[in-house]
Amino acid sequence: MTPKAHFAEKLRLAGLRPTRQRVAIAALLLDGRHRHVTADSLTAEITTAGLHVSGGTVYNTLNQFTEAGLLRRVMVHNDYSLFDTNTDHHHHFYEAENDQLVDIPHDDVILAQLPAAPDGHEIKVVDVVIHIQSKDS
Amino acid sequence: MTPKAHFAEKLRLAGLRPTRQRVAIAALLLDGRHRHVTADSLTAEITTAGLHVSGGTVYNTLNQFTEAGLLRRVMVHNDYSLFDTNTDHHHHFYEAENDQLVDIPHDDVILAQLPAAPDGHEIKVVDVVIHIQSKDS
DNA sequence: TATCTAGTTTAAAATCATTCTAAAGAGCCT
DNA sequence: AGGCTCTTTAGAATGATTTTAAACTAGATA
Repeated sequence: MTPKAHFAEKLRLAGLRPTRQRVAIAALLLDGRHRHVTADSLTAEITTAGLHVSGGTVYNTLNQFTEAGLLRRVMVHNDYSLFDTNTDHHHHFYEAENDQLVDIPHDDVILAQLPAAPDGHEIKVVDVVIHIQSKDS
Repeated sequence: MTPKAHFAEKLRLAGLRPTRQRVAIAALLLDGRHRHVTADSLTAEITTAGLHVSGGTVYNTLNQFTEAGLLRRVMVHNDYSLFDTNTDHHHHFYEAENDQLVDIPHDDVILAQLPAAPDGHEIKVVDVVIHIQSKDS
């Protein structure tokens, strides 16, 4: 299977029509590498790859991939959206000083005794962000 | 001590000059009630109280109060900023369907085995947001 | 393969929370 | 009261994201 067909199939399974743009973005983001991207950094990558995808489509695709569970949105500030290509259960360190986000290995945070969700509700995701700062600040 | 003087003192202790606007907002937000506000909802409260504070000042004050530790910013989405009048250590349930944020009682989430902060860094805040949804979605 | 249609992409305009600006106003020290 | 600095103000500016309406395409069908 060609790489292109591989990502097209991945998109189909996620319920997304494999358009040229979506396949190109999937090839960049869903190759198994774990990293954090923004609409801006992704656009830069696309350009570097010698391609062009309109701004609106970059945003749409990021949202659709997230909706489909192919990406995960990480909430650390209100300045712009961050997406994590690692959708496995894991948490983050965030250093506000240089807007730096770092993964915390899966088993390094253990939550004991999670609260019961309110009546009629169920837990979907547990987000843990540990804000850190330089010791001499 | 008049209520006004009480809040003025509170602001002075936080290193903020007690201006008319800041005292008015402190009287609304720092009275001990625990709730979540936005720049918008706060502006509405101010209006309801028969007062007027410019938009810029509402934003500045919210940021300054947060900086001073009188409020806490809660990160749940990128649409607008949410502030919690409860600065004690506690976490949140967030229901995206109706943009509903609910406090989790302090001892209902127990984090065991927190990871060590990266070299030269220290932990400032641990944010836990548990995303929930209706069971029949 | 030609055709059709719903779903997509596009560039550009619109939105909207938040920040910035420059001028007017208000704490607070002497 | 005088003066100096910090604040407030209304309005303009910013910037990420969404929307628009028209052009395009994936995939199904004949």
